[in-house]
Amino acid sequence: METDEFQLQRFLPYLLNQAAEASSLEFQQIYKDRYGMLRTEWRVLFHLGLYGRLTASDIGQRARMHKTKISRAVHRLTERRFVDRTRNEDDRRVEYLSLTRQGQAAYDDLRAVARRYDAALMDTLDPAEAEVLRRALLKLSEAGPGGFT
Amino acid sequence: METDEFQLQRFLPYLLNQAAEASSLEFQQIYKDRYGMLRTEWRVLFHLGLYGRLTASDIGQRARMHKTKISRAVHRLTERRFVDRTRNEDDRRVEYLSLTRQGQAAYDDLRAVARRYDAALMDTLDPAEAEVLRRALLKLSEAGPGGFT
DNA sequence: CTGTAATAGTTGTATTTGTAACTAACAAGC
DNA sequence: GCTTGTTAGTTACAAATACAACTATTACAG
Repeated sequence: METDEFQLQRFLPYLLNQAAEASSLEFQQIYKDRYGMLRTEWRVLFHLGLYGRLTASDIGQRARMHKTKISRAVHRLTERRFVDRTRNEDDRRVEYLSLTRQGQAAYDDLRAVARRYDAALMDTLDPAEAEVLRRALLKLSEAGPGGFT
Repeated sequence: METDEFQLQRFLPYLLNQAAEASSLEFQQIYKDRYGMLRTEWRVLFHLGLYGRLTASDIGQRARMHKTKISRAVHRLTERRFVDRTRNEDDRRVEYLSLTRQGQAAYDDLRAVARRYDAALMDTLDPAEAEVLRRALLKLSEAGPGGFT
């Protein structure tokens, strides 16, 4: 009788992936249906909505997203007139990104949905549990396991 | 001064995705480097290792994975002689999957890594926090937000 | 039986993503 | 000035994924 048997449903990376997937599904459906956005695009939109004018690499750092993902997301968001790009004339390598009026409207709408969505998710947990959860997730996001490998 | 401002780093689906991604990265590297496996393949391997002989749709239900993902994962695992398929002669639609000796060895190895990896992750949290985290993640995995949309 | 529906699993095709290589602009040493 | 290196962002091509359509087999109604 092995007592310390491995359990998949206690393995944190697995659990996190399952929970992330399950809890993203319906929200994903909303930004996809309403604005034809992908996850990367939704993230870029939210970063611009929250922090205002940013460069692509600013977003990359904040969202821990690879620059090619951002490049493509920005490309599509620009095509659809959610985002404006303006080159910095002091350093012509960098481009400032910001929301157009339409992008701002989409952001406002989706932010409201996100608030309600988050509240609904939190309702499945009790409040103390929810706060602990958020703190733990923040810690885990910062880094992988300390000095593994 | 808006006090209930939306915060991305408090939005659960976002937090969960960030934490899941960060905490999967190093482990992913290991099964990829050692056995050339993808995430889907690792999952199938673990399900077979844990529960013994299963059909593809058993795995689909347990892991909440689409059948095409499983089909392809099984195909690759079979090619590389990690998994054996045997047709059920009573119902020739279904095929039983099980680990080969080699598959079992890989599973044993990776399970040991997973245990250590999980322990290292847990070390970044305090024990009470860790238990609450797991319970909360389990709840969130079961369903999305209650009756949203 | 026979036709219709259901189930297990596979394959085709269009999207999406990852990785590396690339262009363009600036910086710094000499 | 010129090389060499660095940074911002894009593009090309190979993998991986999603979704729908498919084959094969069983179930079941009449």
